[in-house]
Amino acid sequence: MEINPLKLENQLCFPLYACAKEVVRQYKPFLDEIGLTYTQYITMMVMWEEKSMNVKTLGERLYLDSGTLTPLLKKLEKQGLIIRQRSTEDERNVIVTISEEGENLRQKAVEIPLKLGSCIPIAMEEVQTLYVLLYKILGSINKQDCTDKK
Amino acid sequence: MEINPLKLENQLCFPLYACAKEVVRQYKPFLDEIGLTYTQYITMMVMWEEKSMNVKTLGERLYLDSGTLTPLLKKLEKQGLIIRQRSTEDERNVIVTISEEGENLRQKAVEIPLKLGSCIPIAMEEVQTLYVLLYKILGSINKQDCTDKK
DNA sequence: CTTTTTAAAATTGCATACAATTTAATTTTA
DNA sequence: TAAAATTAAATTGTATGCAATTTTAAAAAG
Repeated sequence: MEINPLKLENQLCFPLYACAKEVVRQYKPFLDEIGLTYTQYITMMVMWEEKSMNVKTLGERLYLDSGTLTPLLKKLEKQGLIIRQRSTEDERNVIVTISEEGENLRQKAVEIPLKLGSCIPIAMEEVQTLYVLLYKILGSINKQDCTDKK
Repeated sequence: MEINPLKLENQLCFPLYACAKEVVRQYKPFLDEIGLTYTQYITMMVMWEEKSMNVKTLGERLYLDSGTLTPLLKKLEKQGLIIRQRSTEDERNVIVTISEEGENLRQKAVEIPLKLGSCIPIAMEEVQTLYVLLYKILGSINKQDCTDKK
């Protein structure tokens, strides 16, 4: 009984990739109502919690770089949800701060996680298991570059 | 003890989204060696297995639509890895067939899953658990549109 | 104190993703 | 059978993602 190492469904990566895409897609109708994309939504989630932080730190939290964040933050600023300003202490840093309007949006967003939960019929303990495993993988990646492994 | 429903780390979706992104990123150095992107790689994986199929079926397998696949398949065709041709039976269908060169590429790709495995330090049984849960979610999504849930 | 190095954003270029629309072909209906 | 509905790809437009480069500022080295 030979196992095909290149069969799509034998890879862990593929269900991860597909599942993430499909779950994110479930958010769309709800996010449309508040005028955010998914990436903008997770960015606002950090802003609702932190109120203010620089692009670098925000990127570490979201696993995104400035190439993605810069244009995204400009859009959020144009929508009036955040303010971007150079730090006076260290002018290399751009500080992102949530605006009044951004704070207000939180009220409309607060129901979304619950609504999404009902879209994904999975037991709480399974969610917990999944959650722990995903963070385990996330934590172990980036620790080392495995390309130079002999 | 209040739980913040909008805290980034309390969402299942975020670790899923971030983990998928980071794991896919780990493939890059290996895929660079054979000249494929990740999406092209999973497409070739299906082609190596199926040899020939139409765009629609390929899309169902990969959870991708023609908007993504059409340009991607054109690039693979330009690289000589596949052949695209309209079905003579039903001219709405485009049949994608693997080429000789595409078949040959499999030899170079076959080591990739193993190499990746060593980048992700996680026990086999955990992989299995994760795998089952991800497919459970994937299977339950698309069954129903949950927006109209009262 | 000047040069070099490092660091943070921004920019550039390429490759997805996906909703929405269009086009062309096939099926179903009336 | 002719019109209407459905279907498969392709096209269009918008929004990521990310590697690589550039720009500007701060820190470290000599």
